[in-house]
Amino acid sequence: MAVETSQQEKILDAAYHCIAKQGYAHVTLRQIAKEAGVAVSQISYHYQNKEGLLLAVVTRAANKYQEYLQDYLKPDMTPKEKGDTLIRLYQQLLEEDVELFRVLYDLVGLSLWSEPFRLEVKEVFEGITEQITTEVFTDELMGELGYVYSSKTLASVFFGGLFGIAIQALLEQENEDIIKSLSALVVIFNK
Amino acid sequence: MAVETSQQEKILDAAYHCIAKQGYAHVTLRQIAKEAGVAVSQISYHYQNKEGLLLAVVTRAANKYQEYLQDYLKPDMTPKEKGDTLIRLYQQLLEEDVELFRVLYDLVGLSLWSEPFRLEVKEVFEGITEQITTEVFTDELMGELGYVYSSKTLASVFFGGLFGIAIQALLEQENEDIIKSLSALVVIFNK
DNA sequence: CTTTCAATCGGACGACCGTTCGAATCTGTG
DNA sequence: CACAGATTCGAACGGTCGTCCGATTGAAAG
Repeated sequence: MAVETSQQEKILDAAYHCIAKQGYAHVTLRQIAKEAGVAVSQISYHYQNKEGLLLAVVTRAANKYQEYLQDYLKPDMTPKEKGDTLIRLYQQLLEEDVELFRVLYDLVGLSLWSEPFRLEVKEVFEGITEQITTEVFTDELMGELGYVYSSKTLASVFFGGLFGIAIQALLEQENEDIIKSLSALVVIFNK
Repeated sequence: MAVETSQQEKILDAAYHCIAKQGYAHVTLRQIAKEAGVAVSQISYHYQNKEGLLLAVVTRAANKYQEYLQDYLKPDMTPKEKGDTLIRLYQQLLEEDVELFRVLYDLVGLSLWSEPFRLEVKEVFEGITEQITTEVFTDELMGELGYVYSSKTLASVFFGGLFGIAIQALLEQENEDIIKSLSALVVIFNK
């Protein structure tokens, strides 16, 4: 009982997985079309051109990230619990869905050289830090910790730590130690 | 009084700057050759092929990074001073030599898809965290802080924070706030 | 001066890229 | 059924890529 999936969706799926396998730089439209089981010209038809398709992949990756967040972060959690949960989410993703990280890193890299992508990715990142700012580093927690830094600053540091450590994990074959070291990020809200 | 520069060196310089401008994915050997003022075939002659040239660029970027470290980190500094200095170094690089960051990020991205590059970049990263481990999170400082985490773990977190925040700064046009937020990383060794 | 070998060059080759286009097919409406 | 518009396809196009090769130059050794 195959779910009816539009050809447009199949192409997007295929593009996502091809990028996860080879990176945007080495992916060709022919590979994507082959993986999706459609003609190459269908990509142009549905997404204008290669850039249009890749931009759609950015949105898809961002959505997937958001879905994970909604699954993990529950409204009734305390700020510290949310911080802990974010750390655990990254640890789990690094073990079970490393594809997502590779795609994210790759698309951030693409955004360094292409303005349309930069704007899109920048917005995604700002959304993430915004969420961390308001949900983790709340006024209440900030008062408790007594930092001289703003909640926005701490959110950037926290997210930067998550991302930076994740990159180190991506580079290692045996990355269990590095994945565990993500836990040490709690030092930020356990002053 | 032009310094005598070998053609091999000129090619490497050109490759570095071309990557800083466009990323490895969009750089062609013809552009590099033109920028270096040599024939395209010279690249194959001196570096076998494109991969060989890019691997040499990795080494070059790593060396440049090491030079910065040697300029900034003095042996008579205390561990905390070295940590502070690292933060200041990153802040200064983000303002004055953003090229280096772009090249580093790009080559790390390349290493996600190519095993030879992964091994090379992995070694560079391990060297960095190793240095932070032994020079910043010394036994003395670790005793003073009383963390439950190992010095290696804290070094990974610290470096991850530096790198992750730097990436956020790369994505922003107006990145002064994010560059400043690097300073907040001192919370790790100001328990 | 001749020989030798490394360095350098320009051109050419085959492969592959993203895109385009006309024809064929499907789908739903009158 | 007939027709129109949206989909889908395969083939082809122009362009660019990395690589390779023969010829030329330069410098050092005999």
